[in-house]
This record gives sequence, structure tokens and C-alpha cells, in this order.
Amino acid sequence: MKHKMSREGWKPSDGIVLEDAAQKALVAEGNELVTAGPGSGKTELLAQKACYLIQTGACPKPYRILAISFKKDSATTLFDRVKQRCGKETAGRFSSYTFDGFAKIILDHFLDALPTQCRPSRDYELNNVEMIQALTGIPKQRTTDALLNRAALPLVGSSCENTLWKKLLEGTGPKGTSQLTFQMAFRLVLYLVETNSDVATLIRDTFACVFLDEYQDTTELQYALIKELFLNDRTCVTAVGDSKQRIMLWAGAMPKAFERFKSDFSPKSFELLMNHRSAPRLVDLQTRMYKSLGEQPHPVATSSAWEPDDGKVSLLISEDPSDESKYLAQDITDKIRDGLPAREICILCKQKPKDYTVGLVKELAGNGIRARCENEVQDLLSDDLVILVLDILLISIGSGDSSIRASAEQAIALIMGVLEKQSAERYQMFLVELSELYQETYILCKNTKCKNDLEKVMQHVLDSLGRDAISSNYPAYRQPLSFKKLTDTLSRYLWSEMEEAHGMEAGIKSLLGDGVVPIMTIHKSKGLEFDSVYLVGLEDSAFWNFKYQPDEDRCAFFVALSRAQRQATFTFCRHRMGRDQSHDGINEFFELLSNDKVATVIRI
DNA sequence: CCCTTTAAGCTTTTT
DNA sequence: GCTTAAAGGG
Repeated sequence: MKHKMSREGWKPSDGIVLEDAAQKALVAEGNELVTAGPGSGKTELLAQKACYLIQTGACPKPYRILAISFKKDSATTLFDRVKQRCGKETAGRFSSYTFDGFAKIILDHFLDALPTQCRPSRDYELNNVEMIQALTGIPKQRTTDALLNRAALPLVGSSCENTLWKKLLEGTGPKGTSQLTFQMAFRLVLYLVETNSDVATLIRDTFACVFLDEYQDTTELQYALIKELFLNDRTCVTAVGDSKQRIMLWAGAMPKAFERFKSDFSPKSFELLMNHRSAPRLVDLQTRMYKSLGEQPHPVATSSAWEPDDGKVSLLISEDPSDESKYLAQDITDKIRDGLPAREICILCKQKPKDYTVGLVKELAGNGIRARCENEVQDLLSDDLVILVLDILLISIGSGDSSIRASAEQAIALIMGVLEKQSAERYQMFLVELSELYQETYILCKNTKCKNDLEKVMQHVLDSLGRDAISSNYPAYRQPLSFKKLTDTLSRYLWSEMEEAHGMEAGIKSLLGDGVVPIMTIHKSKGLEFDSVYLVGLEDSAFWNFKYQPDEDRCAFFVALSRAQRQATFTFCRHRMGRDQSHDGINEFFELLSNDKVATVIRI
């Protein structure tokens, strides 16, 4: 085992050199608030800080580090980075959860400590939307949440919100399976730690350090839990975020998140001043927006890999979407023919991406390039089991590379409860079973003639893995009908891809997004980066809310712009969606882009 | 059944 | 703000 390193002697791993502010934030003790603009390398900072805390003993054994993110994606990325930077052993004391994942673990662990009148059944179901709708008779999730939120735990009295809670806790089926919304589960956890000091102490004594990712998006409820658990003189809380990228206010993010953290946690504040992502000319435009985004203007350093004049911002003004589509399609096609991968390009919209890009998608298709709204398939493709099923199909037809084979093998071993260490003999047997599964699946795939056949292949794969075993490894698949939903949707999507792409291999790769230009909303693009970004529809009708939420819409524009590494293009059409378009309401963006030091205006 | 008025959606994640 | 769906009146 490696011995403890001294704090002074510790150096970032993999030859990473952190900027000054990041280095200071890394070694600082106590609570911290880090402002991390786009491309500032906050994942790197958090990963290195985790390594530092564990390797120097600043987070002493047996304490762990807890990182909380909003998306699964960010949670896994952060964990993987820690593993990559400082190895499995160190990562073993690093927990990376989403807010809801963290809450669920607490709920599952301490469920019995809840008072009986608000205790869900052990086998509670989470976010079973249809069931919750059926029980409440309310179609909209947000209305349900708003009503349920009014109830005071532990549900004394019989107000209508308490009755609704009780109805959902009583749940469905003969055994009375409770039906919880995510918000209910979260509130139960908050109640638990507020009222049960044993539970709260157990959690506090597990984690010495807490990281809060994308802190600007924290909701009131999430903040209450963090404060309850980790505002004390032993836990060090590091909040990392950027108020310039705060576009979730409308969905419940705390308007004064940073002020609250400052006054409650009295943190040391740091601001990262590098932008490792974008070229100088794009960064120049980003910093010109600081003032209107409520931040003190200050220089932002770019990566030395860029030339000072690198980066290009354009504003494309056209009469109608067909001109626009032709121009954009040509630009995108040129890039792809020059060797830029389709995934390095992104087409962004403020809203309704499908409506804004029908013409462009057709035009690109004419050039042999596929573009797709990621919003539709994202849910499907962020499901681990879906990816596993697709990987199994790929491997079976002989198209899975070694990394896919390895990750599938690992996942299947986990499902089947086979551990390599446990018994080499047992593992050998498992490998034989695995190759049989691939063999059988291959034969079924070969005879796939319609969507229905495809569904049967998937059912066979699921049966071979064992549905119960899958359920215990993938909690979302404990719910009835979830398997049917998977085979249903996945076979529908895959079959249409296979028809278009002529064949299963091409179909799967295409469904996975290989060679496809992504189209998405600005909101979905948060946290991502692309070589070239096209924002289609810089028009009043897309920014209709600007009058009422100018700050948030400025942030949206900033988020779109800051996704781009090399090129950002904004488009305005005088005529779209069957009516005339204006930009009076969002003229500040046009003034910015009309400055010829900043952008090139193209009129066609 | 048709016309008018009213209300909601638009931008989201999480096991 | 503007579109669409639901609800209400004749």
C-alpha cells in the first residue's frame, strides 16, 4: 500500500498543471465556493482535489468524499476521472452520486426509522408515472408535486394533501406497494435526517468532504438536505458552479443560491480564470457578456494551443428557412468532408428543436448526412440496460470491439452474480455460457425480418440474463412493464434505423449516434462541448420569455455560445413558422454580433 | 356542431 | 408571445 504523501509534496497526477486559482482551491481547507466558468476544468479540479484529500490524509481514513451532481452522466464522469487520475484504491473512498441517487440510498437504508404513518413499503416504486397518475387522478407531475409539497410530514391530520400522500403510500397491489415521486422520496429523507439524530450522525460520520457540482442549479429542497447534514464544523463542503450558466430557475433552482451558501457556510471563494475549451475569439465574445450577466468583467486566459486569432463567430441573416438550411447544410457538409466527426458539431435551438430543423435535416440528408434530435432518444440511450442490450447485439453479430466486449462481460457477470476472484472455474463456465448467449443471439439476429423479430431477440437476451437478476442490478427495472417498455421502444427505434441504414450493425451504430449530427435544446447541451455550434432561430418568438426572464435568457445565449470550441454560428430568419420574425426584444444579442471585431454578419 | 373564450405549454433531471 | 387544446355557449 502506498504511504501517505505530505501536503506540500503532493503534485497533480498525469502531469496536469492547474491554474493558480484552481491550485489554491485544491489545497484550501474548510468550506469553499468556486466559480467555474465554461471550460474552466472544474471536473479536473474536483478529481484532483479528491486525490489530494485522500492521498495526503486531509480526508483521513475511514472518512469518504461525497460528490453530488444532477445528472448521472456528470456523476459517472467525475468518478471515472478520479479513478483515472489516482487509481482504484483512492477512488474506493470517493462516492459520486446524483442528488436523487444519494437520497434513495439513505431512504433504502433507514426506511424503518420513519414513523409508521409516513413510512413507504419496502418494495416502494419510484416515479411510476402512470401509476401515480392513476392514484391521484392528476395528469401533470408538476401539479402533483406542488400539491404533495404542501403536506407537512409526518402527515398529522387529514388535509387533502395529507390524504393524497397517504393514498400514494398505501399504494397499489395486494401487498400495498407504495408509489413515490422523486420529490416525496427526497422529502422523506429530509424529514428523516431532521428528526432522527442517529441517522444524521451516521451519514455525517461517513463523509468528511462534500463536493457540490453545478451548484447554481440546486433547489430549495436539495439545499435544505445539504445544510441539515453538512453545515457543521467537521464537514468541508466545496460548491462549484457558475451563475452565468444558471438556466434552471424556472424549474426550481434557488435564485440566491450563491448568496445563501456564502452566508450559511462562510466559504473561502475562488474564481477559475482559464477557459481551456474555446478559441480566443469566442472567449472574447463570452467575456463581453459578463457585465450583462451580472459579473465583473475580467480577462479570461485561453489555452496556449490556440493562435490569438483562432475562433469564429457568425450571424447568418436570411429571408426564410430554406435559404438558411442550404447555407448551414453546405457549411456542415464541408466540415464533415474535411474530416470533422459529426459528433463534433451541434445544432442548437432555444425550444422545439424538431420544428426549427425539419428543413435542415432534409437538406443534410440530401448530402448523405444524418442529423437527429437527441431529445427524443436521450432517455433511451442513457439507460444502462439499453446500452447493454445493444452491445450484446453488436458483439453477437461480430461487430463489438474489445472495449465493448470487456464492458459487456463485466456488466453481465455482475448481473449473473459471477465474480472473477471468487472461483476461476466458475468464471470459465460463465464465459462458456456467455459465448453461447452470443451464438444464440447471432442466429436470431440473422433471421430478423421485421420489428417483431427484433423484439423477440431482445426478449431472448433479457430472458437469458434473467429478468429477476437484471431487476436487482438495475433498480428501474423492478417496476412492472419496464421490460416490455424497453423491448417495445428499443425495437421500434432500432428497426427504423435498420431500415434506413440497411443492416443491423449500421442500424445500431446509427442509433448510438455514430456519424449523426446531434440536434438539441440549449438546456440539453449544458455541460457538453463541440467544435462547431449552430444556434438556429435567434428570434423573438424563440426567446418569447425574454421580457420576463432576461437574465435567464442571457444565460441561455451564453450557454449556447460557450459550448463551441472553434466556431459559433447564430441564425435569424425574417420569416419562419409561417409568420414574420423580429429581433426587437433580443436586440442586445444583435448589437453584440453586429460588432465586426466580434462576429461576421452574413446576409443571404 | 361550430364559434368563442380560456388555459396551458414552451426550457428538465432523477432509481 | 404565440400556438394548441380544452371548455363553454348558443
